[in-house]
Amino acid sequence: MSVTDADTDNTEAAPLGCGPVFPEHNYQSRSLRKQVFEHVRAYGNAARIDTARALSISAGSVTGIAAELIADGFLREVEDVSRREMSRGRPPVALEVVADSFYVIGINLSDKTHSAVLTDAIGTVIAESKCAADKQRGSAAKIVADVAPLVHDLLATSGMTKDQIAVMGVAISGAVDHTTGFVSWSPQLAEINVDLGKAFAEVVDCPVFVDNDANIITLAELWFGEGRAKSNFAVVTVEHGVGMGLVLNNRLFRGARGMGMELGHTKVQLDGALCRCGQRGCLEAYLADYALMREAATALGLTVNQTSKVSLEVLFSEAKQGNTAAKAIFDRAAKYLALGLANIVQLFDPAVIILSGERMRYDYLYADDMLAQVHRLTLNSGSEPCEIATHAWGDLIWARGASALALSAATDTLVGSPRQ
Amino acid sequence: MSVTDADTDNTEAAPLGCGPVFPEHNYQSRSLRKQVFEHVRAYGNAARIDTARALSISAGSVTGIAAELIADGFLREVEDVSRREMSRGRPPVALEVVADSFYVIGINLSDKTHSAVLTDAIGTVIAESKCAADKQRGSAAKIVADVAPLVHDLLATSGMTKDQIAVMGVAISGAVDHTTGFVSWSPQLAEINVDLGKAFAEVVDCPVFVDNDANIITLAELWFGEGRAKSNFAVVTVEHGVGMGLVLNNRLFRGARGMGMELGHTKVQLDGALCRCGQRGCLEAYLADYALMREAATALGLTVNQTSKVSLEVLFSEAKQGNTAAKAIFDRAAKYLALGLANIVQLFDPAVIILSGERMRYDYLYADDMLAQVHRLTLNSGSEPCEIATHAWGDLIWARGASALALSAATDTLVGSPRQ
DNA sequence: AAATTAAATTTAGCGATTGAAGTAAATATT
DNA sequence: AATATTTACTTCAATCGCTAAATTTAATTT
Repeated sequence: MSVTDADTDNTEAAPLGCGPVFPEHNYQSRSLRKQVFEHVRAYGNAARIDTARALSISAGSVTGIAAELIADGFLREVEDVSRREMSRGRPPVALEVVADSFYVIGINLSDKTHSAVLTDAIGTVIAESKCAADKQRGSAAKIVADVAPLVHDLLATSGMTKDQIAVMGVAISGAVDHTTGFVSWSPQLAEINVDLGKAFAEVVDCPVFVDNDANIITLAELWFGEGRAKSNFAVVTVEHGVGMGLVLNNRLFRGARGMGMELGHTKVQLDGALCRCGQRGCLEAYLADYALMREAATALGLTVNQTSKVSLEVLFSEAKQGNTAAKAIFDRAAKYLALGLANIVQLFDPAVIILSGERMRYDYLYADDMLAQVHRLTLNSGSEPCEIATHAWGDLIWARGASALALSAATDTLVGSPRQ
Repeated sequence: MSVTDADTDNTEAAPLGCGPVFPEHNYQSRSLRKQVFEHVRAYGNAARIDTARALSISAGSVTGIAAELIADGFLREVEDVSRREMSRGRPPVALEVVADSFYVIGINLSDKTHSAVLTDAIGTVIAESKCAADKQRGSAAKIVADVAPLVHDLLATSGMTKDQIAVMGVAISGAVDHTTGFVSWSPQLAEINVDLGKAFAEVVDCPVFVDNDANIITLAELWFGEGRAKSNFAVVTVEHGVGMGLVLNNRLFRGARGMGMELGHTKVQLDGALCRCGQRGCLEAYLADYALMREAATALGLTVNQTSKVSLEVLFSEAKQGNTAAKAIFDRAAKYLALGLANIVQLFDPAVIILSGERMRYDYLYADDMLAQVHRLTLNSGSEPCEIATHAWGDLIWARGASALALSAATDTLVGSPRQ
């Protein structure tokens, strides 16, 4: 359940810093400038010579690029780096990212709470802010109006001005075209085909990027979490629905045609349980809140009118206290979750599947028994079995993921090319 | 069921020529030399200026690179190209790949027939040869000895010598490490952990590349088939097992850790039908030959001793003639195939799923009804539904796929760097 | 203090590519 | 028929990104 370092992926544990850790040879043609910056950021700090070796480029290149990045204010030399081991020769001088070289804002829109964070260039949260969200679908304009105070709050708390924000990232569930910021459909939005990026761009004076919640939480794992040192992994979230994100070759894979990764609507049973989507046998129909709730109502005589959260808590504690019916609900859910995870392993063979999100505390779903089921349902193809990790983040995880989206965009534009 | 041109992929129909068609901007850092060569190959022929525009490089670069490639004998100018439309100005001079600039051999190993093809640099089959295979698992040495005559046959028929063969590709089912040619396990091999590439390298005097059958048939579609003009697609084969190959961004995706893509052992039913792998509920256990056969034996009173092929034919014709029990077998198989395909759509959202292989003629499995089921089981997320194409190749498809593997390797080594 | 070691910097040069100017080969206009 | 126009191809100087090797700097060891 913890990170073992034995996979064919990057074998080392995640280094300090944040952002994806690339293996030495990355055939992507990121400019060296960006590669150097990202290497230093990923490792927290790194000497020029180490950077050169890691990226297989000449020391001279690193000197030049580092000088540029220092001149531009993105990197600086670290004074008191604890030397690896006192050896002879000129000691290496470590470089680090200048945390306040730029800032970004990450925003999460949900049906309960909108949250926002302001982070610096190395992903440290400087300020956070939340507000209650409308239960019903609202117009994009309404949501933007609701969220605007959060942004001002962030700026006020951190003592910053709009123009110090380089990029803003927004997370929303539904069908989002991350390249354009267009939301063709979302459970939060009353309209369809909304240019949400544009709508938010009027709150701040910077580029806005939008992506859906599954991708965002995967970015969060890639930038700040378990997945940082892995080249290939999957992230599965069980909340209102069942979401999945995939990282292939250190990059978020967004599906062949933008949509995709709809693990929740993967069929696990012919003519199975009825799903919100109107079909039968979706994984979601056995796992999601509403799936547990509708059985809870039957089993425990609760009304479905109580809010989802309260009832689920009741159901969970009942199960914990030995209520057979309640436990049976979680047991079946766990069985199908195991099946779904086994299918992911079978198809992608990721180094690790991360069960992430807020709701990782219903431990019946994530117990050792469930993990054992996954491995039982998986072909052991020689190599080590896929690791499964659970990650119970706080509710700020989505906003932080949105900030990661913003950080990578900011890195591209600001650091990507010299002299901006 | 046919190729519609309306997807977010490359919108044009597949151009002449062979090999993957890259969209204009391919951020991969293939050398320009290789890009130019591959563009000309993909389009059958292309003028310098068109190549320059397609690859977003300067005309001067193309002139220089083309001159090099012509000098090295890989390209030549085409005399009588039918001009697009008589316009003013100097007419473009098209380039084409010199078909006989190099040759490759592709070999398929199966449990019934080993087959081999010799193709030229543009994938045209020059010679083919087959032989019966051992029914039982044999040693690698035995298989190599069985196949060696095929190679000599190819050379004899085409009037060629060993040293004209640039690369050889080999397809075998099982767990193959395509980077090393190591087969850790295969249903055809008595041994485990065989260096099959090395074993075959002694038959020919050239590099040998090995990959598993699912990847090979996907390469065949990418190089010669339906998939050429698509950036993202999946290939599903139903034979002894259920295989899947995936092309993402014009490249074969081989799974995160080498293995993966095991669609056949994806679970479609908790505690379902027993699979060869010892588990229950695998897709394969409802679809593969043996799954149909074991029910056929029950339903039609046949013995399982008859060869798989004969019995399946019988079962199929019985179903065609209205035998309810026989039809029920195909119907259930089709239902689960639809479920499996719907899950692929849900996870990857490819532009097209190609049902490929030899056995695409059991049309109960691939009838419109099955396709309709796939779409019923899929969330219609705004965009056009995923197209599903069936492709009934001859039995040479695997060998041709192996030749595609060889062709891409040959392109890398021969064309990739100037002056070999 | 001298020798040794290792990191960082400087610099000459290479290779790939571009942009602009020039050449070639066709059609259109007079 | 001569000239203009258009388009494709070629040439070439300039440039950019990077490397390899020499040099400088800063530490430890003897």
